[in-house]
Amino acid sequence: MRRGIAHLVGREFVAVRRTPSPRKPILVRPGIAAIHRRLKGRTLAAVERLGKRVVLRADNGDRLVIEPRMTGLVLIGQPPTREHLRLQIELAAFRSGREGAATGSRMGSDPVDCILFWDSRGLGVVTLLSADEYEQKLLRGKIGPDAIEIAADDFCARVGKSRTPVKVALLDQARVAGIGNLYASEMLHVARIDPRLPASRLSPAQWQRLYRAMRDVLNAAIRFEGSTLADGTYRNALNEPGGYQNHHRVYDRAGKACRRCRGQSAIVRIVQAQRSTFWCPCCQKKR
DNA sequence: CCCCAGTCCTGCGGGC
DNA sequence: TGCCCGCAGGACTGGG
Repeated sequence: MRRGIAHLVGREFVAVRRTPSPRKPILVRPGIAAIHRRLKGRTLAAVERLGKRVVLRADNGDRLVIEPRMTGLVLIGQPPTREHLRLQIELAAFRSGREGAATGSRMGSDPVDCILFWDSRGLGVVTLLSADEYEQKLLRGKIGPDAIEIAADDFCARVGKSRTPVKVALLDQARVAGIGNLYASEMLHVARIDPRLPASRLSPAQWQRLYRAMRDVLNAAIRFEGSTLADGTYRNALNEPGGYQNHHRVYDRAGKACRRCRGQSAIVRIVQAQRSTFWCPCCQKKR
């Protein structure tokens, strides 16, 4: 999602508005009018990612934090349906000062590009934070270091402090940010670790394998533009499906043969912290 | 510190 | 075919 809108850096915010969805509006803080007022006229200085969030940074340090949760999409171009289009972020179509002066000032209606937020379930949240609030509320405490940035020893220290099952600890965004339910199962299978094992009981060799697997799985998933499951919801910014679902080893494969041990064991589904975990009892041993 | 159930929503696939 | 139920890439809250 982030990569798909990164080229819009340098554009000027023209408007931020809700779209006429017949559904209950998504949560927007501190309110759509305040967001519009504070962003209008500012320039998009960077498109960042923090864990699972897409962050639009304005030139004064304000950050519009988009949290897609289960079904939210950050799009340019056409949304899948009109019905679940929730937010429209309008950007001047030309960089101000340069070609904008020459071609952009057609009278009446200047052309505009949009970043759209579409969300079928409507669980997504969009928040505008000042530079200070971003620092305090997100970077300190609530959100841990990003899974792809974190150093091996920090990862081990933060996740390994927990006595909860390692699969559940990996989902805790305050320990390490960016691992979702699907990828937690996948990386534990790559690392050959039993998801039920308390995080505090992993051996040094297991930490080494898990750290490596975390990076490998997430980098591959990003390279393949994410996992589009059977319901087809996940899309990149151009509304194209991802390809990583074709590489899943365990997720949503309950009862099917494990691809690693060639079906000595079938993939099993269990529930941990009210979420599905998929794993291979043959390949993922306690030590 | 950890676990669990419930909550916010909509859409779907499976079973009957 | 149609209807009901369970489940879903997430995160938060309150109670034990």
